[in-house]
Amino acid sequence: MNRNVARGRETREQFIRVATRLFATHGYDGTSIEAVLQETGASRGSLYHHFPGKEALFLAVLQDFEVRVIARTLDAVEGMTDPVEILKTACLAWINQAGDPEVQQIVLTDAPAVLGWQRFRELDEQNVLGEFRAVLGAAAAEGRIDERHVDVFAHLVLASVNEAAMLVARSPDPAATLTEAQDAVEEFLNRLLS
Amino acid sequence: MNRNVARGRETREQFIRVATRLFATHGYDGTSIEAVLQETGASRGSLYHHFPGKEALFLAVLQDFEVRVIARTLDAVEGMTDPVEILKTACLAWINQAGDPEVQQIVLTDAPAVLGWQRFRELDEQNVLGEFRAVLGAAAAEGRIDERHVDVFAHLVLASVNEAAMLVARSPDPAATLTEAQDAVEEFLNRLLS
DNA sequence: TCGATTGACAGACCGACAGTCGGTCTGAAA
DNA sequence: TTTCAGACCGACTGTCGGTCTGTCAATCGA
Repeated sequence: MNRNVARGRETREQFIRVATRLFATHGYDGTSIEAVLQETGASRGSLYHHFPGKEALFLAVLQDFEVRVIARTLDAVEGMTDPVEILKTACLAWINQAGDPEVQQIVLTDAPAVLGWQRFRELDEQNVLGEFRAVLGAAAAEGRIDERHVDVFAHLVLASVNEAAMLVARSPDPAATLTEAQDAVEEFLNRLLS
Repeated sequence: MNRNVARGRETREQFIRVATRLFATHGYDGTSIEAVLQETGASRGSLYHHFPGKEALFLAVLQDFEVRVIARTLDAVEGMTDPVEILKTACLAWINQAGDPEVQQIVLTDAPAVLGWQRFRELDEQNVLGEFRAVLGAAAAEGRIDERHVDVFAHLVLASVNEAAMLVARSPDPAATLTEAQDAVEEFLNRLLS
């Protein structure tokens, strides 16, 4: 079954590629399964063989994104040791990446509504949020913030940074807004962890 | 046309009442026009006479909520003069109200996805965000924060407070999380505006 | 007073869409 | 060569948002 398996993998990836483009440009609701089939040239049966439904296809696309975003962010903080420095760098890196309209639409706009806030946050939990908590925990150990606030602060920082990213992406002048937002977020984190 | 107009208004309000309950419990996608018709006992023609479409019905429901939320928040800050005090009180009042699951589902989860982030923020712009900016502007005038950061900070605070509200609402122990979140948000705002 | 007009409402109908299902094809293994 | 698992096919179904052609009662103008 070597040849067949390879064919299946290729088809599945093709679905994800095409769906990514369509979801990004037309949104989840604005993208019909029909359109995905037409662009891939595959059949309905093929798609539903690989994915249980439209939502599962979206989830696959989303996870694809998260993998890439996390990899790039890890690159940015490589070699750093100071928790606050790490947090600041990671946040700025994330804002930069969120400038990508595809990330905007899929990760920040559609994902919470399609999956529901809870499941969406559980995905983050395993990745970004967990890291944030670790870094803030380290900051608390250094006496920079109160131990009791670590958990909530992690959420607040995450939400703030996402908001900054949206702000940049939807700005009429993204470049200008980017530096503005980065300045503000840096100041914001400085005050939070002073 | 006095009698007819009154009947129309009553019907319209009935639609909004029923739609509010259904949107809140089953979400936007999970609520069919058919279900709204069945619960109201009205006809499709009637609904589409009063609203151009499902999205417009949702918008009407949303605006209904915003009016109530703003009124309650204004009550909470009545008589206050210190901008920082106002901001803190308003934020805590909002978190309290966002504990309401109806507010959660409609205002925080569905609204951004249904209307799109841009339009959603434009609604806020006229209300909450504008107030935040005013208060932060006052804080800047007092030298508490940099004038340049007022705009971005307003967004970050708004996003943070919304996140705190979600955190409370989705918590397995909302009462405990509420005090925890309020403590953290207060500290958060203190640091931001110190 | 009575036809004209207007706005509220009715419900049959349409097209699009997500998802299902019985069947076919391919290629690896026995 | 036969067998079989898994990839793939496409007609079909149920649901849903939205449209369209009316009907009816309330008001207005002559």
